[in-house]
Amino acid sequence: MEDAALRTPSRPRPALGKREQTKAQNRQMILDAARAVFAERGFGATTVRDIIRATSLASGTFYNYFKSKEEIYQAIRDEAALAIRPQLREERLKARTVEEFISGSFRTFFEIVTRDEVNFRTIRHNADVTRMRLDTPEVIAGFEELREDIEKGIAAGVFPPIDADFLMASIVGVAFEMTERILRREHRDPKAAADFATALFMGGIRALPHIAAAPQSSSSAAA
Amino acid sequence: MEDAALRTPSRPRPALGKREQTKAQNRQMILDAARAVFAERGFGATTVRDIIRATSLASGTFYNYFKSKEEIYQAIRDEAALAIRPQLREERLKARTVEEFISGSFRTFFEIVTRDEVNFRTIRHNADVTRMRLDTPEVIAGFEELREDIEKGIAAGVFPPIDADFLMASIVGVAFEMTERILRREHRDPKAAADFATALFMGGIRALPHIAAAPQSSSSAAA
DNA sequence: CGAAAAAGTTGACGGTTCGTCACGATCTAG
DNA sequence: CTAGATCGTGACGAACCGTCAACTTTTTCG
Repeated sequence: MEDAALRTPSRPRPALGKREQTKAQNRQMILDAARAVFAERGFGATTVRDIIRATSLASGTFYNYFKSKEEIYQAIRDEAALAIRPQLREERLKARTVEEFISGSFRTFFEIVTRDEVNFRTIRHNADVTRMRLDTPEVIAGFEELREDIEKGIAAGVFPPIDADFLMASIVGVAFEMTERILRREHRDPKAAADFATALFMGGIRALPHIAAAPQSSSSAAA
Repeated sequence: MEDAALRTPSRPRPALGKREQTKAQNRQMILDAARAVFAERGFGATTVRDIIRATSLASGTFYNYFKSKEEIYQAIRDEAALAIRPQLREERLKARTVEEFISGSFRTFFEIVTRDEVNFRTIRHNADVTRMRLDTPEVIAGFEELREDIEKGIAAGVFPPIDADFLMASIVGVAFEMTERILRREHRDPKAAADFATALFMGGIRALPHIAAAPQSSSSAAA
């Protein structure tokens, strides 16, 4: 009895079988390699072979984890989006005014994005394609979430009755495009950028055309 | 004498040699095929072979005209950007007020983009990548042009002294992101969209933080 | 007009990537 | 300890890439 209890003190987590363990390890190894190679060569120039060559695994193994380089790229992007989304959500939820809603979102976003630039920088540095943006499902889900929160704000009377879809698009567009500019500057100032964006939208929202009756019901069953 | 003059009435433009003629024809044939194939399969899934297979030419000929599929895609995008840029420029130049500057730009942009959607729709419909935006040099030149016009407006005292780089980025971001939304709707209304964007920026610009001294001199020798 | 030169097209070629699959190694269950 | 399940391995056929020598068509020029 005692022996049995004492025999596994060095490995206090027998929860995972060895199988699952190496599986998680391999997946992580491939993901890390992919991150490095994408950063090195850019998305277009990277091949699946480049990625597995940067690991100790065989070519066939890659396909046990991901279907293609597009899928693994999506996985990487989704990881980043998944990390940032709850923070933005929280910031919006605790906002008591429109100003807090807007400024909190932009400040959080620009700070995160500036902090670990490497994860959020849109892919540049390709030989041919100068610049490129890619929205994965997880990113798009974040957009929808923002739109819903705006709609709730309108329903609650905090926001004026404006086109929530367009406002969401505008916020997203400004956030992404300004990020690009911020990261290009040698002296980065997320707070100043957030102030700019906040002022723009605070002044703008007041002037926005109000919607009379039912708001634009945008498509829900998109492809 | 008369004979010589009369011998070429059916071909009033002997300006181009036969060589140049077929060259232009081939180039156009390849470009048209590329447009069709990109629209059909999306950028990622398209191969150079797919494109030349859609013409009557041999594979090697493609490389006499374009270096890669990236380059021909850029050429197609640049064509579109080159078509839209002068119109936007003209609209801005004839503007006498900030309001005209802003509203003219958005209205023109949304109208063109709505009219021939096919040329401006960001590539969707790829198997893996949900959505993607790609900026070619010509597109980026358009951005810079807009920034310069804003700076001129500030210098002339028409615009308040704000961060021209950020304002340009915001306008671009809103324009592109709203385009995406407009094209998704079944009832497209470029004018309403332009009114929304105009109100947003007209209200916003008034509230924007003013810059004290020298404006942010952003990098000029970017890679 | 005719021949040499220039320009352009062709398709095959070596090198590489793709995604698959039969095989073997390793782990788990009983 | 063994049977079965799971997963890594690397070779394989198909396809694509970009190049290039040979060939055809156009232009130049004596």
